[in-house]
Amino acid sequence: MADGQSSDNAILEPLCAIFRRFLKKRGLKFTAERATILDTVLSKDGVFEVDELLFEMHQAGYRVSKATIYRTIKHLVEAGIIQEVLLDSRQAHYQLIYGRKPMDHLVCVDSDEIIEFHDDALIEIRDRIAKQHGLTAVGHRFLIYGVNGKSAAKE
Amino acid sequence: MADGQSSDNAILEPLCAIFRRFLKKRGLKFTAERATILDTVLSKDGVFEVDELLFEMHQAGYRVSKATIYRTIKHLVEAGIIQEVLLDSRQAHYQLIYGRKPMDHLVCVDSDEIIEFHDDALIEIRDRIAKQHGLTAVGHRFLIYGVNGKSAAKE
DNA sequence: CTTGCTGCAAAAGTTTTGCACACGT
DNA sequence: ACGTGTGCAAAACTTTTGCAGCAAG
Repeated sequence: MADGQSSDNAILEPLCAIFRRFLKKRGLKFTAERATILDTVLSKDGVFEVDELLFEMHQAGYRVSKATIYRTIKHLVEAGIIQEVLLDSRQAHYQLIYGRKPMDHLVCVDSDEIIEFHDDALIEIRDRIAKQHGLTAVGHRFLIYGVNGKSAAKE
Repeated sequence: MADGQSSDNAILEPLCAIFRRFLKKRGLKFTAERATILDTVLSKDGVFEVDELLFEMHQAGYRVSKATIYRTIKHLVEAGIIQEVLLDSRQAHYQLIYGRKPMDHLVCVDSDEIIEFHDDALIEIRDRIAKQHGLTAVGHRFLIYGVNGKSAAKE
């Protein structure tokens, strides 16, 4: 990839194969555009949005339409490769999930800083709650809002 | 209120006062429209969206514009009375938080059924994670996706 | 070849904003 | 009176869709 991100080729190949298999199973096609989009998604380290993908692909000289990105992202989500993450409600954000520990987010409302974290105890609680309701947890989203000590006291 | 919801008057009065205080502190005004919106919000038992409020207010004979609802909702969120909850990313959903235990959601992806739950252990984890990063948790959103046993096995 | 895919532009849907007038404080 | 609020309609933004030509299996 053109940018400095860790475009981990070790993960590109297997994911490419997984995506192809997913598509074939549904009678869908693996196109150059879809390959490019997957490649760009893999170059992203954290959370991203559609406009970012579009921008980076244009930077790298690929010409893919926004409509195609939207259409492909839906498939990537269904294939279990990426996940929709909700940070603000106006715009959809996504992150890679395949081969990664699920990352959750701690948002500092004072600084708008976003800290990623993973916590095993959280997964346990998640699985327990799902089981209590007769379900099996397959994913989750967890977002914590925090303030730094000072502002917590004021007002 | 006109509908069958539990329009708990025991909670309306104090919240009205809280909202007035919040507005005054910021040099904002308490108008009839804002009172109506707060009242309608309190009549909602779970998650709601702006169009729902608009519809119910019109049903009840109140005429408030969508723009005003959007503007007021921002203040209600800042006042800590309601919270934005994200179920799907296209549209903002809100729920009352004042005087309630924070409710989280377990979504069954097979049936689209949504189960509300509250779990104290989750709050502990939340507070611990925030503290680990030097912050104080003031809120959160937790959404679990689950499948029922059968579908978990297939594919 | 058949079926799905792409780009474009238009459409759809939610949220925001500019403006003139009305209303709390 | 002053400074906000309100409704309306238009704007802004993200996402979806219809269509004609193109490409994968």
